[in-house]
Amino acid sequence: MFPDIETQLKHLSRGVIDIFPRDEFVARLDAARRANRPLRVKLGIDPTRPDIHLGHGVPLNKLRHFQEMGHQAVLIIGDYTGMIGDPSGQDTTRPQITHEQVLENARTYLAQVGKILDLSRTEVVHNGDWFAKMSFLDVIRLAGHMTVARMLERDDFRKRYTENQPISLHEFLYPLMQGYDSVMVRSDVEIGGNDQTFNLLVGRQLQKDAGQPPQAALTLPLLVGLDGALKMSKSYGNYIGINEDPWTMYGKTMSIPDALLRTYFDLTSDVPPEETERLLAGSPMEAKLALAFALVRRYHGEPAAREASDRFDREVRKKETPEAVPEVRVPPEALEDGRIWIARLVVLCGLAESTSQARRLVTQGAVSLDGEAVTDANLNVTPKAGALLKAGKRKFARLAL
RNA sequence: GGGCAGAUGCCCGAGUGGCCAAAGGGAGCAGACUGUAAAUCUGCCGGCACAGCCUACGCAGGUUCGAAUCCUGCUCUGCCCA
Repeated sequence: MFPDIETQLKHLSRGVIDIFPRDEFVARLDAARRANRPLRVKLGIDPTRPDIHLGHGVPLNKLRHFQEMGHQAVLIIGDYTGMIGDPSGQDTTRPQITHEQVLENARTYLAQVGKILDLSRTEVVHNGDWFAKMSFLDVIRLAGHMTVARMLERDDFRKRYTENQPISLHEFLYPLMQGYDSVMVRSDVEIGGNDQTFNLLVGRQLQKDAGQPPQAALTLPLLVGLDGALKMSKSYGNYIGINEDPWTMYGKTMSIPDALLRTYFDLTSDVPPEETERLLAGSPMEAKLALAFALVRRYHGEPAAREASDRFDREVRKKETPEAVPEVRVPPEALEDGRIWIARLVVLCGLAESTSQARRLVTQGAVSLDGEAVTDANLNVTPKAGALLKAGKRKFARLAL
């Protein structure tokens, strides 16, 4: 039923930073295969935001790998943990959000998650199912499994502590909650980002304390965003959203730095390892095109991917004018003697936000009207119906009267 | 409750009476080049029919010929003491 251990290991450790402890993990795989009993592989997600991006998709992708190897995926919706906010890697306390918000986000999450995981074979549970039932005494007992000194060993907490940044007491509870989840679902393996290592190890301890065999912990790198430097995050604006339209997704993928190609193939795509190696050995551009195609195919389907790819070929590589140029009507009252100031026209067509900005575009040689470059920022032009206004390489408008 | 520190443009961050639409970095935009919307280089990067004017340095006043810079009050944030 299960592939041999070699095959499993190769597949499951792709892109992985660390496995704690590796030999236990291998032993688990082996035991599972012998007993013909799938491993329970846990991944917790906190729906603190309505949308997920490729970075969130990294552990989901890994969970998918486990599914492909025949194991049982256990997805924990952190409706309780989400209210605290994981302090991992944070330098400030996160704002707490309401339970309703979390549940609402969770709905949209699942729809997106379904594009990566096979939800029909995934066990989905909410950790509120057990946390909501705990009494204060239960909480105190849980807290008794951890010492302050151990908490402060963590880099993020220690840093905040020594720098006199506040640490709320409830933040200390987070790792315990995540660990307790492992006990409740009797997890064999937990997947998490590199920044979650501490939390994953707490899970091992709590399981031992509860008399369960401790889970193996598998950590993945944080996905670097489009800028090639910071981790992918909505607040840095360097993300590729799973819900984004095919064209945007394709374009954003084409704008990742070459150096990130391997990482993206390994962590975000469903391109098999052999194919990845073949692509990476060739031209970076071809590889990137293949990556963009694979990502759009996964989230929007093959036809959408083909369409985006064709369009990219025409509009970006061959610099052809897109066929779907928005048409903008120039109202008569905007005209004076049939003419209009070029900067005003550019703004009117939505190609710039202010006349100052439009003026800059003109001086920088970015604007052309019907193929003719406009470089005089004070010029008044006579708009003709059907004329093509262009500002930069990617902004077009077709005039109408 | 008391004391101290801080609040600057999209973000980070310099600036302590005129030379400040405000250094530097990041993001963004444009141009060149190219193998792509990669990398690199260069320029731009508050608004306005723009060699000028207007608005802006937490908020409200004040001092001054002149304030991001000085004074007063307020708001918010952090730290320390209680």
